[in-house]
Amino acid sequence: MPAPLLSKTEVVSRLMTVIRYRGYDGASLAELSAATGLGKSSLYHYFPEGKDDMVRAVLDHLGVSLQINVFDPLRADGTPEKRIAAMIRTVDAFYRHGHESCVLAQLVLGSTRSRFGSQLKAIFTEWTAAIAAVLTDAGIPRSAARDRAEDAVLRIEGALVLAGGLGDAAVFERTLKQLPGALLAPAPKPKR
Amino acid sequence: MPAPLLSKTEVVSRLMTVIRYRGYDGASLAELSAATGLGKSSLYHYFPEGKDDMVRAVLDHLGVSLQINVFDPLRADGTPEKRIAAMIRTVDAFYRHGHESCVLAQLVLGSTRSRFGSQLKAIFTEWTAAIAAVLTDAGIPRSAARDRAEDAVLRIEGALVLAGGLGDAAVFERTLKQLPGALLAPAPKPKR
DNA sequence: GTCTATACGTGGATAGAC
DNA sequence: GTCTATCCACGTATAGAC
Repeated sequence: MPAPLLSKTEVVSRLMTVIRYRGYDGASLAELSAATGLGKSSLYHYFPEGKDDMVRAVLDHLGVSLQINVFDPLRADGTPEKRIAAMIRTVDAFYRHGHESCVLAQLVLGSTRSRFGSQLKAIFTEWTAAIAAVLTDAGIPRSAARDRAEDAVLRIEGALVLAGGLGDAAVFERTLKQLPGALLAPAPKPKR
Repeated sequence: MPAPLLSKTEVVSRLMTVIRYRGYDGASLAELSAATGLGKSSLYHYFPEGKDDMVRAVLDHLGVSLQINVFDPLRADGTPEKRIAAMIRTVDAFYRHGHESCVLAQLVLGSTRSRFGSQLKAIFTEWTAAIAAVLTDAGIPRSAARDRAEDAVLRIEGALVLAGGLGDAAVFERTLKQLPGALLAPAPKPKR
């Protein structure tokens, strides 16, 4: 096949699917090759440093994708309620209602963390910051907003773990459902 | 060395350290051998089916260890507040204040889930059940107790992910700190 | 840019001596 | 039970033709 069959972003997206499921060490060149339809040599053509480059590309791609689909909408116009509801819809779809696990968590846990730490940190930082920004718009004090934003992200990640562990995706759905209320609850605490 | 240098539980504990850090596929026989001080053949003597047996042993060991140190104390005597505080102390120590990641999460994410699913499910099920039992003792309705128990476990797991992702163990500490209040908050909701 | 072929190490796993 | 030696498959990575 002379012309590339898949666009680069499509290739990266398929790499993500394999890596998310198999992890860094479990993802073999053979499987990556099969998933993308590219021969091993072609993969090395696009990703000269092998799997490391592939993971970096996956995280780059995920980063911009989240920026466009999650972080920017969180900062856009609309009531805080609507902006948060939009994030939750996107997240729900992205993780296939709790059936799909998270490539970020997969890479964070274990020895790959050190290799891709800066990209992982950037994504989590921007995510929490974007949520916190909505909450301050909603009148929640800056410090409480940060804490609640972290709590929301960590609940999403944890819900994916527990849903997987229990084999019950409903855990994820329940968690998403209670996020808006938890994030936008009225007073953090009357400072008595 | 004729007599075994390490007890079986010590061996299993070291296997867990490697597997938690490297994951199933990342943990090579060579590394497992080095970590335990046992040659590959000795490992196969104890674990005839190789890494699968080792992981099963790790999960077995973790299961009874949690039973003794976490689940049973949750069901023991004492006020709900004290029992929950005890769990949190144990969890805090076990995960080295957020610096250590979770072997359960490591195995749940990705393709190893299917292989060890029943053991993983058992552990998560017992954990949530034990917490829910405390909450019903505290007068919280059964259904709310279950939901809150799941929420607590998922927050612990998620906090480990986010703490790792942000490189900030304080996220984990903050999460643990707010758990007692979240679990034992007075009325779930006046059923108006 | 893509392929086939291949190199070379390391992986998991076993045999058999002690 | 432990070791050394070894087997073979598969891993990553490269060479070179098309």
